Amino acid sequence: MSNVTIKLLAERLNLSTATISKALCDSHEISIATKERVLALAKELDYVPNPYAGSLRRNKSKTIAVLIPEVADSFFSLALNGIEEVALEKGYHTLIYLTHEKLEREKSILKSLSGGRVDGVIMSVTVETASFEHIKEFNRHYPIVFFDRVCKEIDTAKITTNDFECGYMATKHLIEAGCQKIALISISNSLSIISERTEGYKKAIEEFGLNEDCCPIIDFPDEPGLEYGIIRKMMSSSNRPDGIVATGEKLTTPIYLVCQQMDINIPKDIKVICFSNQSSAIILNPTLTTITQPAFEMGKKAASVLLKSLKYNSLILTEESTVISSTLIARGSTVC
Amino acid sequence: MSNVTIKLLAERLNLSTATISKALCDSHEISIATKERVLALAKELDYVPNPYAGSLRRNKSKTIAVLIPEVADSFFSLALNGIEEVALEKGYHTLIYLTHEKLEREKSILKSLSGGRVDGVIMSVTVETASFEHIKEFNRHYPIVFFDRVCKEIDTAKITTNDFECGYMATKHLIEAGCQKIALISISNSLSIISERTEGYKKAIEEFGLNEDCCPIIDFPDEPGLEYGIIRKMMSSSNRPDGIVATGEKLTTPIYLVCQQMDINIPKDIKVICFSNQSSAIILNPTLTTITQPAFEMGKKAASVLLKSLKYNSLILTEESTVISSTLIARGSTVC
DNA sequence: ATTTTTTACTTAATCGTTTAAGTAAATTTT
DNA sequence: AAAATTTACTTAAACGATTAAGTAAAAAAT
Repeated sequence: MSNVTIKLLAERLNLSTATISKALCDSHEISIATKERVLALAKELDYVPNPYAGSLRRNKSKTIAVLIPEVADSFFSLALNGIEEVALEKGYHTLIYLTHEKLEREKSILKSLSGGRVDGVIMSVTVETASFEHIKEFNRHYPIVFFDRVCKEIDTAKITTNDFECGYMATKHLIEAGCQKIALISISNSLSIISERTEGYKKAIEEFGLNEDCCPIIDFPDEPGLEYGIIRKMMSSSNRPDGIVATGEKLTTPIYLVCQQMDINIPKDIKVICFSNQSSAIILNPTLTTITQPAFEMGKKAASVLLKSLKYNSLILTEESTVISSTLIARGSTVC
Repeated sequence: MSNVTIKLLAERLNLSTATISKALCDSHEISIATKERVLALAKELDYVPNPYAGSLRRNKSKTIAVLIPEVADSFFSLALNGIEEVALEKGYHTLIYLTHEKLEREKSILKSLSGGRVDGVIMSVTVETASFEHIKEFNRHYPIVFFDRVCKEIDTAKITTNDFECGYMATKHLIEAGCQKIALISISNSLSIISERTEGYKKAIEEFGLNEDCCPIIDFPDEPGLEYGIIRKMMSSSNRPDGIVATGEKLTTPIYLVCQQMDINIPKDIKVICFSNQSSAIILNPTLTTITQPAFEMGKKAASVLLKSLKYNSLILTEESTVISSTLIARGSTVC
């Protein structure tokens, strides 16, 4: 802690602490001469207000929390970047919590925040978040803005991308590239975004009249490391798909590696499109066709919405929900 | 804010707030019966202490700050992951601040923290951080642990990797793979880590008797976007290098792309080794030989050191400095 | 010249904790 | 049985800010 307090300034200037406090926030009750003296001394002594004293008194912490599954992920790190940018600009501080996809962690973090540590929360739920009571309870006292992985059941602002449409677009893109047997693979089927993408995929499959039996939907179990086996199995099946929609960036590596190992040529033997924000997409071989989410913008928007609601003390902000479109960037993995 | 306070519990139980407070921290001054009553009611009403009241009183925030240049970077996001893991485990909260390589931002963030918002800081300086007075000043009041990009001039714990050795190793690796004209390219030459790596590179060049005139050291200017031109120029020079040591992961993409565009084969025409933690290294074509830093471990170690010092209230922790070795992983970009 | 208003402050309460110091009753020691 | 100690509390101050309410002096209005 810095030991320069309002009290010290008051003593030095023979004024009351109230005068100092008011002078510092430029109150009209204080004479210009006094304000100048106060400001000068404050500057000289490098006075920085104790944030917690203020927070306690005002019941406002000027702090928000970001709850995300992980940060070593292009999407989430870009989103965090956007959030931090807006927060810093508006004078807010950003606490970061990683849930590592664990519901228990999500619960205990929210619990620990509920004593007033933050003014609001921006979050993306875990794959395990199937019940929402803990979030609802928290939301009774604090504003929440969801981004990407939302809770439909909770009535608040949600910043998402057009997942359904993108599932459709991705699949359509493969179909137009000549695929007939398109597999969809996901890291989880419990997430809202994944089911949206899956629905879009199904719509395209149906609309273009593909044989659904040849279009498997594969969800990975929670334990990591099993991806390879599952993908390898899929690739060795008698009815191997000729197209893959991968709904998460984590899937790129196993798909590329298995294809390499099994000598399956992308895009000749199988075309791949991946929901991914990885900047390396353009230097993979072949370059990867992606659905790129507006991660940074989503983060910025989520923070803007939350901070605006805090500014005006308005709790309800469902109408602030925004859908920002992702972009399909066609590259070598779907174009022969 | 939650409206359940110690005062409320006290009223409900006809006890003083002091008794409640002591009961909650299991003080020996309170009878077991009373403790049980307090705990039961606290649980029933979902009491969560106001963190700021406690912080104010104890002058401890149980909060640390992480200052990093950016988060959308494999190294820093992995390090943050490690920091958050340790912090959460020890009951600390983690504020995240991105400097975006701007010295001014670093200064103003540290200033804003100096009122007692955090108990300590973990940081990696910006490329612009050539003067250290602001950090030194901050460090007079709060403990700092540096990781990766350290300030040699400041006497505190520094968690680094063996950059010098790795610069040497990387260069030696290229030489052993047959390279004679090795370029070193960096995003900046002002950082301690880069100069370490550069020194290691120089040592290898000298030790193996390469012609120094054919081994250019190239620093990129601050403005992004110029990398391509510089790399392209280097590649078109009459004396094109046959090996590249790239000291940052941001350099992979321009190098690969320029080689592709200019039809220069990696590794046949030029071999590339990159300081990088990108998980996509193994699916690039060719797969990328990397010096992989122990980012997660460095983050964990930095947090451990800081939190330990906070626990024992010990300010000086220079001896806690740790060097964790990076790993050279030879892949396709240096092996024909 | 008196009253009213404005200016420029101060006093004291408050936010929700923690904790040093005090205290009455119960228990133990002598 | 008196003195000393222990138990189980309470009172009140403190952390560093903010702010409602109070006040004396100066300025303005009547």
